[in-house]
Amino acid sequence: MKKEYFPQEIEQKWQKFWEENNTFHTPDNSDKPKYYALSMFPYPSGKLHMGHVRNYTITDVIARFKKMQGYNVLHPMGWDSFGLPAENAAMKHGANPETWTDENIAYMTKQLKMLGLSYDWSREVATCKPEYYKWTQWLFLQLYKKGLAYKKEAAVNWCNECGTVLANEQVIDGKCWRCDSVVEKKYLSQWFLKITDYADRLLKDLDKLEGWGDNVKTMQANWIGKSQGAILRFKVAEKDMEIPVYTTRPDTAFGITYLVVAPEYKDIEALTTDENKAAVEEYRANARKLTEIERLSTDRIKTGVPLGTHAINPFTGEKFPLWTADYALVEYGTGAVMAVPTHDERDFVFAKKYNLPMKVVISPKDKELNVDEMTNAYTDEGIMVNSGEFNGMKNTDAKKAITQFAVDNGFGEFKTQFRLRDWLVSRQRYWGAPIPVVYCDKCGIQPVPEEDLPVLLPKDVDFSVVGKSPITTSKTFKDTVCPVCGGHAVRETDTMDTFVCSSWYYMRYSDARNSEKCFDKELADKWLPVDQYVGGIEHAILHLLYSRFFTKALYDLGLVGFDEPFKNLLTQGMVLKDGSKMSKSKGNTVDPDEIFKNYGADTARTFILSDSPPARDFDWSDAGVEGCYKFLNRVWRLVSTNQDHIHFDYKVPENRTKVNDDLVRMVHISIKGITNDISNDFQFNTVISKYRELANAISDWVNTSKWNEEDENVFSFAILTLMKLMAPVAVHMTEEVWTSLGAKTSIHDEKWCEYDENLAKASSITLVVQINGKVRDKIEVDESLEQEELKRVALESQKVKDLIDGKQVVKVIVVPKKLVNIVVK
RNA sequence: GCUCCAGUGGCGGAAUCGGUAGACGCGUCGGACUUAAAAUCCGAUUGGGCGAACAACUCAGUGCCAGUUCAAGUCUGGCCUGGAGCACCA
Repeated sequence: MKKEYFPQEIEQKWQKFWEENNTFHTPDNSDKPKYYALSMFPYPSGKLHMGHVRNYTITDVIARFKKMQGYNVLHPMGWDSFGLPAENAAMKHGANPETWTDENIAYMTKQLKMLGLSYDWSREVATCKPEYYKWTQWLFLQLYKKGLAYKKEAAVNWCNECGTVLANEQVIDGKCWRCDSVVEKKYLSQWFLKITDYADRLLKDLDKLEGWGDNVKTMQANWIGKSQGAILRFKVAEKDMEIPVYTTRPDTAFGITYLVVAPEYKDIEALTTDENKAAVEEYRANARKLTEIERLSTDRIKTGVPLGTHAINPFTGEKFPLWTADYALVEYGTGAVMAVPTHDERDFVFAKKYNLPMKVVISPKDKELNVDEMTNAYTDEGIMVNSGEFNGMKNTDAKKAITQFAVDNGFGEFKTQFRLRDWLVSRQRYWGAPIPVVYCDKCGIQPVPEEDLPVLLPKDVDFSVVGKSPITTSKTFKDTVCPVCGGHAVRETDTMDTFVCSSWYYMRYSDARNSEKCFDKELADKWLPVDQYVGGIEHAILHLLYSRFFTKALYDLGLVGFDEPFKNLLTQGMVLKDGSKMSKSKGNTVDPDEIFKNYGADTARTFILSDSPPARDFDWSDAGVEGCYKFLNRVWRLVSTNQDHIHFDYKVPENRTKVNDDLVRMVHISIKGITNDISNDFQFNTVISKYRELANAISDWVNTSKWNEEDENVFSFAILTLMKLMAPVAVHMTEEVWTSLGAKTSIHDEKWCEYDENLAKASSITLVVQINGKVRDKIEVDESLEQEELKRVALESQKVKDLIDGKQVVKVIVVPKKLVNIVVK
């Protein structure tokens, strides 16, 4: 082997070899247990960024480690290739979204290969290909038939910049997740997936996901937002109408002094008297004008107007006024709120402003509340007062009792409410999977028959149109025939949210080339759930929630035999530069191509794993890259200058010199430590440290070596083990070393190293002697010493004798193999 | 406001169970090699005290305040700071 390390040369050579030899092909049939390692597939934006490099390196090391441990590892890659950027590029450069996407995929594929990732490319998928989106459409139809896909008119989020509607999950702080422009509300007829049917299961099954971080689980739980409460129905005094209200505080029902409906409440006009009509209309018009951000701002001053009518409290028979106010949200609960100013902060503020009456119904244990002296609502627990037969109860008990009373008397029921809304999936854009339905004048909405799938995207479109989807400009797409009556029908021109496409791609990998089915159930059940999923925290709700929903729906449809898609989830931190997120606008990006060119992929891989644990943010530093490059060079030289002393048929001698014994011990300690670090939350940063420690130890040893037979055996063992330990990370370098030394097979087909528990322990230990918990002496002792002997050794120490002289030993605590603490007075 | 996570040298970070705080690296400083530079190698590097200096010794130290314990970076309670998510959700 060459004296110096030339990464680029080595890396090209092995990448070509692996490709030609199909090294990373995963057979479906194998005696080995399966392991499915998966990175979140990328959007083909043009070039890899460092976040990708980090993500895919982490998963690749896991996949390679598991393979060496004897698993049949599935490690596929694909493209989340539908989406708006392709369309925008088409408009800007006059290109076709398909061409633009294909070119990007080709370039990024090249980059992935340059990173030395062990993908089974025969399973590659791209969501924009008809052979893939045919099945996205097919799955949509299955959901439709089950009643899980439906169309309805609703107030939806509209992004003017993107020219399309958005799902709730895609609105961040009232702005579009993609372009950051302010989202408006529009009333449109749109397609939804009924994710709310699964709210309870999506929440409950979070408990099953032991391999997920609490942060992601809590985020999902918050998003689903379950609350337990009651529906109470109030009769309107002036009309024959009822207003149902959702409340989590039925215990405060005797304290209601007014009732609020949202400005968009469906019956609001009927509930308004003629005298109040003008004021209410004006208020509603103003509310419509507000942006979502203004409307939802918590520090906005609360406003409202009375409707003029009244409702009756079924518990007390009291009449109280009806108001409309925009702090009531039409989408949540029933769109109407019972107001109890004394025990709800918002109601309190509102009542003060409009001088509405207040009534205390829950009293704290130690004092009495006086309405006139209250400066804010009392929302803690207490004892029921002014509440008829419920007086004296604890309010927590009264919740149930009062609801039960309402149930028994026919004006209420127990109710569980979720914050989660249905998933709006239609998009008024071209570059997505067409929603496979047609509209017949006679037969209404009709699904496209399965045998007619895929509904292909038309090619004859004009991308320069403004204000409507380019797909509507096609002359060939829209008109079709009704599958039921054969008459004229019009195709749906909306396409699906790209998150629909990405909600099942990980299943398709199990059977990626199947042209008869979305995937074979047996194969899907064999490979899934994904054993280790790795990706960014930004998908904590979006992609991960949608995928869980899809999996459960497909489970109910009998298409798969598992109901959670991802067993273990690793959310990797961001890649920062100088403490802030890498971005083009800040100009602090690092181009992976440059790193490959200057240092090689092995350095890039080593560095991106080295400085921080995977879940934490990673600060890119040029000096750090340099350091890893130097390390790989040092290892290379360590091997190349001593290659004559390395033999594959080494035998570690039983009786060794002290120096050799220390090195053998160090190797075992390293195997143990590295294996544990990877197995335990993939702590690759400490793995890299341990490579260095072992390499340093070998280096030091070489300086003292006499190169007799024993030395050569021990050295061979140490070096070859180091190579295997480094193989998942420095994939090219270790392969080159391995074969240069004469190996006939790939290092990536080697078995992971085993360690000897006895040898992974130090032969002697440093006994720490403490007096009153402070370290006073350190004594080298034999590892085998018993507690009594350790105590004796500690007490015989001259330093200890000096320090405890004249004092009384109260107690001696001995921690075997570690420490003795002498307590003195 | 609620929920989750984090806080350790100049920096990134280490420290299975509560048991030697600062592994490993970066940076910095010093040295070797060299005509010189690069590369490489060796050494020092938490702060303070006592030393002319080396060594030795010693005190303090893991965001703050308490507590539990023979012993706390680690456990408990209460805060502070930063990050993330949710939020007029009734």
